[in-house]
Amino acid sequence: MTRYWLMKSEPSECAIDDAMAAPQRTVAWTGVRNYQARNFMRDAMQVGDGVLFYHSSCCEPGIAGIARIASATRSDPTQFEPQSPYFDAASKPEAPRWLLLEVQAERKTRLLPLAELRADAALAGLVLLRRGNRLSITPVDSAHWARICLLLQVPTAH
DNA sequence: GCCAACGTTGGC
DNA sequence: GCCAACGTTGGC
Repeated sequence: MTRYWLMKSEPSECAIDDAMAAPQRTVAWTGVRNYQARNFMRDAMQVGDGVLFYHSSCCEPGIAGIARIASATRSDPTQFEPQSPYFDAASKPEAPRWLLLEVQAERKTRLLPLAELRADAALAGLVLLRRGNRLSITPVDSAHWARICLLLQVPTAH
C-alpha cells in the first residue's frame, strides 16, 4: 500500500502558507474533479500518509512543503454550490460524485523546483515527472520520498 | 498565449 | 463500444 503521495495545489487557491496558517494547520482538499485522483483518495490514501505539498500553475512550480493525510474521505460540498468553479450539476446529494479529505501541513520547506526534480537521476520514474502527467494526486514510492526529504533537508520520518 | 497530452462527451 | 470533437491541465 502506498504511504506517500504528491498533491498539487494552485498557490493562488491554497499555498503552503495558507495551510500552515489554517486551524490545526489543516485544510479540506476541495476541488478534485478527476476520477483517478478521487479513487486514490477513496481507496488508497490513509490517515497518516505522507504528502508532498506541490505548487502548480504558478511562476515557480515545485514542492513547497510536507504534510500528511488527516482524515478519511467525505463528500466535497463545493460540487453542490452553483457559484463554485467546482460545481457539478450532474452530482446528486444522495450520491455525491466527488470527495475530499483533510490535509494537515507539517512544515514549509524550501521551494524544490520542478526542474531540480527532473534533473535528479534518483527521481527517475516519479509519477509526477512522467510525460504528459496531469494527475493532481500521484503516488510516491518510499525511495523517492526519502530522496526528496534529503533534498529538502527534512527528516524522512515526518 | 501556445500547445502537447490526456480526459470527457455524445452521436452512432 | 467506438471514436471524433471538444475541454482541461499545466509547463513553458
